[in-house]
Amino acid sequence: MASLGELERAVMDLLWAGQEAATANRLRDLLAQSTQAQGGSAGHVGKDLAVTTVLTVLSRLEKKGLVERERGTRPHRYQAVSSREDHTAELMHEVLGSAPDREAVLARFIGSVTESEAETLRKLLGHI
Amino acid sequence: MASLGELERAVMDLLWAGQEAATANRLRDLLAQSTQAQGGSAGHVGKDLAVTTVLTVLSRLEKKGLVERERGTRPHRYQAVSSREDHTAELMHEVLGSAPDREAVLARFIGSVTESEAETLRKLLGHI
DNA sequence: TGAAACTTCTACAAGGCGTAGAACATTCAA
DNA sequence: TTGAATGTTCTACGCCTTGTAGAAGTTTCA
Repeated sequence: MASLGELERAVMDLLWAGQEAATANRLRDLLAQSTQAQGGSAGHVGKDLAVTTVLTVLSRLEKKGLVERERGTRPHRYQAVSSREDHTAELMHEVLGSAPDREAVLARFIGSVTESEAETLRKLLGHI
Repeated sequence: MASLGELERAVMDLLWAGQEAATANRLRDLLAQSTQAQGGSAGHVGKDLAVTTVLTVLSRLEKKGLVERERGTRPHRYQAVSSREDHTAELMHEVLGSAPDREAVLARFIGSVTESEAETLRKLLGHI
């Protein structure tokens, strides 16, 4: 149960972008602003959503273990459980894990990595 | 649109396992046999499915670009478009691709790879 | 204490997936 | 050549996820 919907992903992106915990209202505003801000293929982002919509999504993300909230403060504050990088790396391991022949997969994977990334990998593998 | 359902995955596993193209009927039989054959957590596999069910799944997999069929022969023969390893590696790139900070993700990823895999990666990175 | 702010509950529509019958198409033996 | 057997396509339905939000309940604060 790792895949996210479009809105769920948009919310996670916001939580990952800002380093602080945010309230549902804050996220609602940010989602609305994203319209003119970025010309990027933001998809459905930019809509003026109801706060309850954001809260529902946050609850679902919490159930999925991607988000946690401070229940103490009154406007609950939400934050990502792990960084975007950690989460992505975890996802990659999940994908790889389901393969019987992990090394063969890694071979294909490495085959299509940019040179600078290959360099990064060499360094990382050096001191392990 | 990369994720597969349980039955879809079971079918792909069979197509990836056998090197030859298979008919819907053949796949139906294989899915049925999987019951007692493997004690593994095969999930719902092992059920006696209708052939039309298998055909529907194959059509969907074809639409997703994971399977292709020979329409010439009468019992159409289906086969995976790419190997399981290629497909998995592609999936990994998809996951990685959506990250702004690719190198940071790779760092986390490498951090939790087995030693033998690390060795494999070193070799692979050596001659690029 | 009552209005404002906030959260939870409930719900609905759309789309993906498992599942398969009904109807249409093709093949092959007699 | 024709009809039974085999095969494929169409259509459908129920369940689950996701986007979306109103209604109702809870907390806060002037």
